[in-house]
Amino acid sequence: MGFFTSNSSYPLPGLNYALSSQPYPVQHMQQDYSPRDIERAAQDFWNEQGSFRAVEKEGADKFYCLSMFPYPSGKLHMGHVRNYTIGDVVTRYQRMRGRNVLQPIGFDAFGLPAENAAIKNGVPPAQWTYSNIETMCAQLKRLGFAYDWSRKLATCEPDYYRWQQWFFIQLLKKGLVYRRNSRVNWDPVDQTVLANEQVIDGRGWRSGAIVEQREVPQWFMKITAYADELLDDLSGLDQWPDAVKTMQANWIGRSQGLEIDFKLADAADGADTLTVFTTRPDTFYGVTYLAVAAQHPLALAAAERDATVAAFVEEASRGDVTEAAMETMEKRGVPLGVDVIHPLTGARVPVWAANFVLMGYGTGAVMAVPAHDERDYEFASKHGLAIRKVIVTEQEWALEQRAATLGSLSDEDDAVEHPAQQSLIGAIAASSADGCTTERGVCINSAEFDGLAFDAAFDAITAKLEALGAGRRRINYRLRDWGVSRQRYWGCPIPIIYCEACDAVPVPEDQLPVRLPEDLVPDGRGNPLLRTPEFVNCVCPQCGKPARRETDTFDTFVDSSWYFARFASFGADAMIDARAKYWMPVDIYIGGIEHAILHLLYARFFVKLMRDVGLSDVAEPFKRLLTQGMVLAEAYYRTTEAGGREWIAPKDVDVERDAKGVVTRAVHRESGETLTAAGMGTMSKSKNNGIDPQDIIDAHGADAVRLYMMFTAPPEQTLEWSDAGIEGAGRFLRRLWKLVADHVAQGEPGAVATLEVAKLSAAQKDVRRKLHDTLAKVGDDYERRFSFNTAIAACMELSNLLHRFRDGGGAADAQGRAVMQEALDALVQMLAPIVPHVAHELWWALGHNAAVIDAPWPQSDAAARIADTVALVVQINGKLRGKIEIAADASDDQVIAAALADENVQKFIAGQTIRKQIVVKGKLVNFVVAA
RNA sequence: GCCCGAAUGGCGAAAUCGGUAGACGCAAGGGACUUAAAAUCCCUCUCCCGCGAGGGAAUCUCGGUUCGAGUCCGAGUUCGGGCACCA
Repeated sequence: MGFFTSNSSYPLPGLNYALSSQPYPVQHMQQDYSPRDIERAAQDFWNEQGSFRAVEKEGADKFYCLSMFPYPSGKLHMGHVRNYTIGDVVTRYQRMRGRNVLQPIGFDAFGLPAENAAIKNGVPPAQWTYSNIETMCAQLKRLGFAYDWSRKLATCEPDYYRWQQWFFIQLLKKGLVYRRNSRVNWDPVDQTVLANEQVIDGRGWRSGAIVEQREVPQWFMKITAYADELLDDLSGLDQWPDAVKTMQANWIGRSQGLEIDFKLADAADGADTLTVFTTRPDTFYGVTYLAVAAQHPLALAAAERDATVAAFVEEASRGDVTEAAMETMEKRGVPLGVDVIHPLTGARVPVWAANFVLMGYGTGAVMAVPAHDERDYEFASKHGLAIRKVIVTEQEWALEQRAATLGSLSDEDDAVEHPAQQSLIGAIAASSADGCTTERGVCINSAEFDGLAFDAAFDAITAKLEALGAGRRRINYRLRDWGVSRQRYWGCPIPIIYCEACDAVPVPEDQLPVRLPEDLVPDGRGNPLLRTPEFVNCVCPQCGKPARRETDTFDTFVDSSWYFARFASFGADAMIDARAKYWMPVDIYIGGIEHAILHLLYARFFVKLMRDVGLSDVAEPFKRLLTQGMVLAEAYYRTTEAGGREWIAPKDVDVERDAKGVVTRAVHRESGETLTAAGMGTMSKSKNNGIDPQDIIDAHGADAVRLYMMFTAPPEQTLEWSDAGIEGAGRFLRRLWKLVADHVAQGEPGAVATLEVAKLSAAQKDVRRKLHDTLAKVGDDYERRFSFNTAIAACMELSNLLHRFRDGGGAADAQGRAVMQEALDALVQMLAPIVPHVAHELWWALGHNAAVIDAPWPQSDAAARIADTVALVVQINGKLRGKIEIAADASDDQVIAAALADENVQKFIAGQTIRKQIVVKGKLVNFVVAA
């Protein structure tokens, strides 16, 4: 089995090795493809050679390829396999192109699932996590990924998180972190803080109790101080998908607006003004009420004396806190019994508390203009509040002006209505019927501002309010500061000590890391650190008196915001060292689109913080971003007698088809029962439709899995798992193996005649043209397009051609054999990044004496690609009517003449006049004809 | 609700800058080989009309721009991702 080799560093178990002076000579090529043996052998080879150990080499063209590191949830899932295969293909391609590559791997090891597992099984999160990491590493190795394993890290290791603690203290010193109260989901039964994910329909996931909101002191990072830079620098990320940049820009949500002070009509409750933020000062005369968040001080004050308000505030403190829940919730509110004075009209305007106003955005208060805001309109209609129209379209304005003029003219003129005018009247009627228009337009009913368009009205009204001291321009962001405190055990301890005398004191740097005890077992009732006096009790570093240690830990997004820099400086006795300067920024970062906003924004923020703390001069972490799609699988269920659904794993389901191949029935293999197909969905426990990568690797080999993953869909799209598809991948690899084996069997591998282009037959030239076309295409697909599925398809086309070439006898003579050798060499190299094990083995078989990963990437030969003739399409009025074959260097006139000579073309031109002829070089000719 | 995507044969997809729609693969049907099966190899394979040559229709829906639209523009439908404590 496999190849007999002389080198003891390349052992195959249970074999006798033939001795030879060649490093890895091929004595004999196995006729059949046997993935298990060759994959193991190739992996051993890379290991022994240290092929993927990254070493900083000044002057070398570096390439840092990174996939988002996994959460160690237990075993690898298909999403991981896909993500890491993409990264590995890019890495291996770049390595073959001669770049000095770094591809590290690690684990995002802190987080909630470890605590959930602990609650369920009573195992400490640390033990569970480390054991999962071990399992997953073995699986990653089995897939043959070209990682520098010497840089493996896990964020739960003190050597990692101590620098995170150190960094937090630097930020504290620079005033970039602060502490304030903020709301959390509180489960009153379990006496614990819940993650949003653990709140289901407003109730705790385990207790079922209605969730309350509590204010607790938490640490925040001032990401808003970097809002402008985070927004502006997006434009420099020219190798990021536009969708991600747009999402981040919208998330930051920079808006120019006006802060306006409304004086309370009856100064009470201490405060005498209410400040709102608006981006639409042009609608200022349309304000008919003000709305504040339920937690706004004015609402809380009103609640003191008004039971209805108190009930509303109380009710708003229950249930979900997510923005999605707030926005979809029924719009409700209560009047506060407080009026304010409109600064320009002097009118009294009522103030309401409303559940759709967010305390965290702007000032927690808004001016409502129901005629020009959907939400305000809905709320006003429901509560009988006034609606005042102050904006019209430019056409409406023009028409009203005209009507005003017409009023002074004679009746005769009035009667002659222009059709365009009538349509405008119709448009006005339509827009008035709506009752709410949010588009910008021209002011009406706005005193001296009537007739001003948006920009002019914005400036004029702003100027007037500024002059009155009742308003000021302000830039507002949707982005909020980043709350990093989590009331959880399994995370990086926040390095703070609370002292009664000195308040919050950072842990001195020489006492870092603050180690997290690894033997605690959470039980779902709060953070076990709170019940661990050895952890909590300490002395104040400032005054030496007894003090309490912070028991909150960091949001795990903090852990993942700088790991890429640590990989580059692995083991440094500092957060990062000079090696980070060599490797950073990451040249390509690959991961799920679900991280488009949060993780990627936080990582960008952290890199800017690290720069400003003086650690580096890199401003952006990821030069290029590839967002991969998810892996889906069909889910099947049977309906139980009780009417519930029992989900059946896809591997236990047989599919029946009709003569056309259309699926007619899904059958449970065990019981023969007909199942319901629930369609494609993400692989999940609840639908029992997960496919275990391990089973597939065991059955088909790592190369087949890798090939299938890369071939089935382009990286950004979702990938639908198919058992038949993986078999097709295996089939291609066996065909490829056989093609090389047949060639090798024809004679001494590698010993072929020198190619003499002038002596080649037409068929041999065709093979070379196809080969060099393929090389050009595949190179572009790997390098620029990341279009691996089409690169593979091109390799398959070439392989199919080589089969026909062989079967047609084209490879029989000495030159044919040389052409075949050239083509097979290149084909194996082109496929090597995707199916590295089989390529490794075939490369030796083809007679080479260095590993394929160390061979220079094959270049496309432009001369071989030149064709004598080209096929053109002839269209008449854009419809395909004929095809012609013509000399590649034919002139436009010659092309037209040849096209007109076509019989079918003649038929369609007969009796018509040619109005226009369009010739597209190398593509088509189009005649525009008419009778 | 808001923000961002996606939609092409029975299925996964391709068409890279507006120029032959369906490359490549899967499934299916027919055939070869075989005692048989598996494996392998060959042929067919968007739909409709036609013996054929060929013609018509077709890229989620409706409309527009263009000699020419899967690709650009407008309106809509459905599905997916995110919405700040899942990672």
